[in-house]
Amino acid sequence: MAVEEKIAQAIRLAIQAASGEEVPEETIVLQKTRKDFEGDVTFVVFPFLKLLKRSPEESAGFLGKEVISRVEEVDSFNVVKGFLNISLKKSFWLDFLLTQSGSQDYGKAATISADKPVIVEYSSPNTNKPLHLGHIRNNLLGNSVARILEASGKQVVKVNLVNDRGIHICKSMLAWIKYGQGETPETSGKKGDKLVGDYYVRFETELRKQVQEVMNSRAITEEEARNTAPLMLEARDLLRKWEERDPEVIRVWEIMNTWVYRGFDSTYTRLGIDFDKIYYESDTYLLGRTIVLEGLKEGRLIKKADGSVWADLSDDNLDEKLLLRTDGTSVYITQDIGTAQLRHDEFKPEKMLYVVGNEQNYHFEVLKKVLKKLGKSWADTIHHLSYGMVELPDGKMKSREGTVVDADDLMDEMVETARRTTEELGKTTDFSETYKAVLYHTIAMGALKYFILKVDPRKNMLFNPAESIDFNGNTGPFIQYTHARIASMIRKAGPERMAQLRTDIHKHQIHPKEIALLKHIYNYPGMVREAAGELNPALIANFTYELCKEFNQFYHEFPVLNEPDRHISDFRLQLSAFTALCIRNAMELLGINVPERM
RNA sequence: GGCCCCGUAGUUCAACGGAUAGAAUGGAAGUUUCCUAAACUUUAGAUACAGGUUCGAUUCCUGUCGGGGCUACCA
Repeated sequence: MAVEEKIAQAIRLAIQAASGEEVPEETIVLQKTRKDFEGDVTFVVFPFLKLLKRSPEESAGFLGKEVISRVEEVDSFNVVKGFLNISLKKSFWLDFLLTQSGSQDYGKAATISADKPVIVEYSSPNTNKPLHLGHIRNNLLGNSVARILEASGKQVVKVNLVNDRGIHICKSMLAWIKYGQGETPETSGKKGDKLVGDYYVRFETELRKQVQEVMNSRAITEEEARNTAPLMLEARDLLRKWEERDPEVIRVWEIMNTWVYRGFDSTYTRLGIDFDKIYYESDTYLLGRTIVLEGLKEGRLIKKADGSVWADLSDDNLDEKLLLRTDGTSVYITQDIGTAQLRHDEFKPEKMLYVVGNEQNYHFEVLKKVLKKLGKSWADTIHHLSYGMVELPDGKMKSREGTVVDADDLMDEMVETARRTTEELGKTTDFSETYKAVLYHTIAMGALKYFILKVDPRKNMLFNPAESIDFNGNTGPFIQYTHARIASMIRKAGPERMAQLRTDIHKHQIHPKEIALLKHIYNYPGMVREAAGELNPALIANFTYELCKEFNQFYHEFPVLNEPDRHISDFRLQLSAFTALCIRNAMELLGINVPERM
C-alpha cells in the first residue's frame, strides 16, 4: 500500500473512532503540500469539523498524532489553521531513490491490460488540404494521448481515417482535369499534397468567377448561383461517376491520392507520429449507407417525399439530421456511422476516442444520438476528445481564406531557428554534421511539440506567426537542455562509476532541496495516471517543466561531481540520473526526444 | 434567434471548492576563476462586471458585458 493510502486510512479510522460515524473512503482526500509550507502531504480538516466536534486546529492536531502513531513512514506534522501538513521520514525518500531509480520503465504501468482496447482516432486529414497548424495540434494530441494511455496500461490502437471521397475531392479533381495540363509533383517540383491543394483552391477561384458572372446578369442569390454554376454541376456529375466507379474517374482519383499520401507521409514522419491502421472513407461510406437503409426498413429513420433519408432527433431536443441526399449519396455523418460500426465489429473496443476539433461538438453529439436511434448498444463507447482551435492574432485559421500556417513551412522555420540559436550560443564546434542535423530537428520538434502540448487541450490557443516559438523559459528546449546537462555529468562520471554508486542512507544528511526533487519524481506515476484519466498531455508537460526547474535550482546550488565527499557525490549523481530518467520518460509521452548533448 | 465553449499580470499559459492566485515572456537589477548561462537570483505587475450558494469561490449557480464556435442535401 502506498503511504498516501496508509495515511488516508489512518485519518479515516481516527475520524470514525472519534465520531462513531461511518466515513466513506472517497471523502478522505489528500493533496500535495503547497510549496510555501513545510510538509509532504496535506489533509484539509474543515469538512470534518462537525464530526470531530473540535476547532480546526484541535482537529488537525488530533489527526496528526493519530497518523504519526499509525503510519511508520510519517515523521512529523504541523498545523496551519485547518490544514494538517504531514512530513515523511528522510529514510522514506532515500529508500524511494534506492529502490526505484534503477528501473528504466519508471512511471510506466507494469502490465498492459488484456482487456478490450482503446481506439484513438486522430489526424483524419482531408486529401484536398495540406496539413496546417490545426492538424499539428490534432496529430500531436492524438499521438500523445495514445502514448499516455499505453503508459497507464491500456491497450491502444491508433487509427487514422482519411477523408478521400466526397464532393470536395471531386472539386480538386475537376480543376486538375480542366486546367492541370498533366501537371504532376515531378513536373512541378511541388509536394503532392500541396499540388492537389492548389487545384482545390483553383476550383474555388474559378467557381467564384462563374458565380459573379451569373449574379451580374440575373437577380439570384449567391447560394443559388453557386448551386447552378456549370463548374458545380460538373463536380456533382463527377461525384456521381465516382460513386458508379467510372474507370477513368477512378484512375485520376487514384493518381491524385497517391500524390497526397506521399506528401502526408513525409509530414507525419517529420512530426514523428504514426498509426496502427488507416481507414479510407471510400472503403467505409457504403457500409454507412447500408446501415442507414436498414434503419429505414426497420422504421427507425424517416424518408421524405423527395427521397432523402433523415433521423428525427426531436426527442433529444435536436433537429432532424440528413443521412442520405435526395440523389441517394452519402453525407459526412453517413460514413462516420459506417466507420464506427466497422471499428466496433473489428475491435469490440472499451472506448472509441475521436480526436477532433471542438467545432464538431454538435456533429459528435448527433452521431451518438443517431447510433442510438439505430439501436447500436455500443454508441456510448464513442468519446469525442474535443480540442480547442489554434487561433492567429487576427482570428481563426481558414483554409479558404488562405490564413493558414502550413505544417511543413512551420517545421522548416523551427529547424532553422534551432540551428541559428544553437550556433549563436557557440555550442556546435565539436558536433559532427550528422549529429547537428539530428540535434536541430530534435530541438525544433521539442520546441514545437511542447508549445502545443503544454496548453490544456480543451482550450483554444493562440499562435503568433510574427514571433517565433520560444527556446527559453517554459519551453521544450529548456527541458531538453536540463536533460543534456545531466547526461553530460553522467558521461563525465563514466559507466563504471555509474554502475556502482554508493549511496548510503545512514551517512547522508539529505537536504530539503534534494527531498523536494525526489518528491517531485515520486509524484510522476500518479501524474501519468491523472493525465490518462483526463486525456490531458498538458499535465505531463507542466509536471516536467516543474521538475526541470527544481533540478536546475538544485544543480545551481549543490556540487555533484565536484562534491568532495564521495557518498554525497554518489547520492547526488544518482538523484540526477533519476531526474534525467524521469524527464526522458515524461517527454517520451509527449513524443519529444531529449538529446545527450546540446 | 437557438445551442455550446471561453474571459486570470502588457503578452502567452497554470491553479481536484482550500492556505499568501503560480510560471514564462517582456520591463528593472544582479550571478561565469565552480559539473553546459538554452541556466540561476531579486523586483514590479492579474481573477471582465454584479449578485447568490459555502466555514472558504478564479473554480459552482444566475444575470450583464466581451470573444469564439456550431446551427449545410460542405467535410
